[in-house]
Parts: sequence; structure tokens; C-alpha cells
Amino acid sequence: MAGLTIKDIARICGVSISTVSRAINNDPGINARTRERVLQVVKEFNYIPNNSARNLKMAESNTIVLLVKGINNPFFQSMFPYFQEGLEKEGYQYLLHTIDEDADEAYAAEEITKEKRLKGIIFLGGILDYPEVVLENIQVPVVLCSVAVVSPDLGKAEPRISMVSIDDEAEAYKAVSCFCRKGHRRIAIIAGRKRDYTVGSRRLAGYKRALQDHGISFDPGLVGYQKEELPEYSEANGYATAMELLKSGRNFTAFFVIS
DNA sequence: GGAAGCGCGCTTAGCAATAT
DNA sequence: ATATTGCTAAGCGCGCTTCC
Repeated sequence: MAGLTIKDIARICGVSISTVSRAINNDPGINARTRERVLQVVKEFNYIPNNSARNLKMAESNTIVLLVKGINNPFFQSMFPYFQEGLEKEGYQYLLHTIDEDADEAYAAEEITKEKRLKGIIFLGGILDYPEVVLENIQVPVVLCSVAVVSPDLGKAEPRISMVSIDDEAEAYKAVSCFCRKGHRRIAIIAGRKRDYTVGSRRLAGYKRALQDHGISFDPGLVGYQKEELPEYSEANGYATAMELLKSGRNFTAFFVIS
């Protein structure tokens, strides 16, 4: 049955819409058997309350948007079920909102918070170098995942904004150290763009520190910076940068690649 | 042309009615 | 007397219709 409303459920159950509302919203003032009967019909007819109408009435929704920049990123795709599981466990609704690689995620977030009454936004991907003021325009709590913003103090200054991110410097250090322990002395790196102040620069710093700790001097000639004219961290950019290093005639035995 | 009213689907509060 | 259920109205944002 399409377009089933609370009225239909009430009619089917032989009760009023108030009773149906009480049942589906776990209101204490309803007989347990009546609640069970209503929920049985809800299940049987696969009734889903109209969320727009619900949000229209309720001062705020219980929806958290997962704003994903780069839907094709396999790393992100594997994370979706965990977000969903975690949010639903806490009683929140989960809404997946994807934007293109070249879209402005801060603007998209601002738009979506105006359109819907949200409880919060989780950013997955993007938010690489926005100033704090842009994030402050988003009027709901924000969690930044997978990448950190420029200012490490942002979370302290603005309690609505939290970050869950990889320690890029430390992880790069571990990866490059692994190469060093295996005896590699000439390790090339495909870094971010030259003017990268976030992920790329942190991983490059980890790369340099690992070399230093293993007594290897840093050779700027072994750094391949991603090209400005190609999308950042794309397969095409990685390939072009790698080919350039390979064709440069420089001698190296390993590649550390920022993806 | 502009203001007012209505309907959409739902929640919620408050009170009345009915059953136990 | 108490528990349960029903009824009604308000209100949310927006588009549409009706009326002056």
C-alpha cells in the first residue's frame, strides 16, 4: 500500500490517530496490548511516518547527515555501515548526503542545515583548508572525519566542532620507517600539492622525520608533488606524478605514496 | 493584486468519556 | 478510583485557492 498515513493505520487498528501516535512514539499513557497491536499493524503494512510532516511539527529532528565528499572513495564506502550502526544505536536517524569532489562542502553543509532541521553533520572527506569562520556559519554541531582542519585549536575554541582524524605525521613516519628497516635508503614520495598545509604536509613531515631518525638525508629530488591541473589525490594525479619521478632518472628503490 | 484561508501529515497537550 | 482511549485544537512551512 503506497502513501499510508497515520490515519490509515488508525482506521485499520480501529483506534484514533492519537492512539497510533502514542504507540509509535512510545508514549507511556497507552495500554501495552494496544501498543503491541498497533505496532503489529505498522510492521505488517510497512508504515513509515512521514518524516517531513514529523519535522514540520517537531522543534528539531533527530537526523544526522553524513556529508560525503567523494562517494567513489572505497575507503569511505567501507565506513558507511559503521556510521549507520553507531548512529542508529544512539537513536539518531542517518542521512547520507553526497557531493562531488569539486563541490564546496562548507556551502553544501550550510544549505542542508537550512533545508532540514538537523541534529548535526559529520563530514567525511573535504574540509582541508577552510578558515574557522566558514565552519562557524554551520549552525549545528559538526564532526570532521578522516582529515583535520588547519587549526588544531579549532575544537577548543568552538565546542560545536570536533575532529576524528588520522595522525598523518605519525602514520607516515611508521610507513617510511618500515621501508628504512627493510634496508631502503632511497625512498621517493608522492606528496600532496606544493602549497598543501594539511594532510600532504603532515605526511611529508612524517616522511622527513623517519628519514632523519634512520640516518638518511632528505633529498628534495625524490619528492613528487601532485599536479595543480589534476584533481588532488586522484588516480590520474598519482599516476602522472609517479611517471614523472620514474622518468626523471633519479635513483630510488621504494615509493611512499600519499593517497 | 494582495490578503486570508485552507490543506498536507504529524505531534502534543488538555480535557472528556468510557471501561475496568 | 484509576487506567485507557478519544476528541479537538494548535502549530509547523509552503503552495494553492478563494475572496474582497
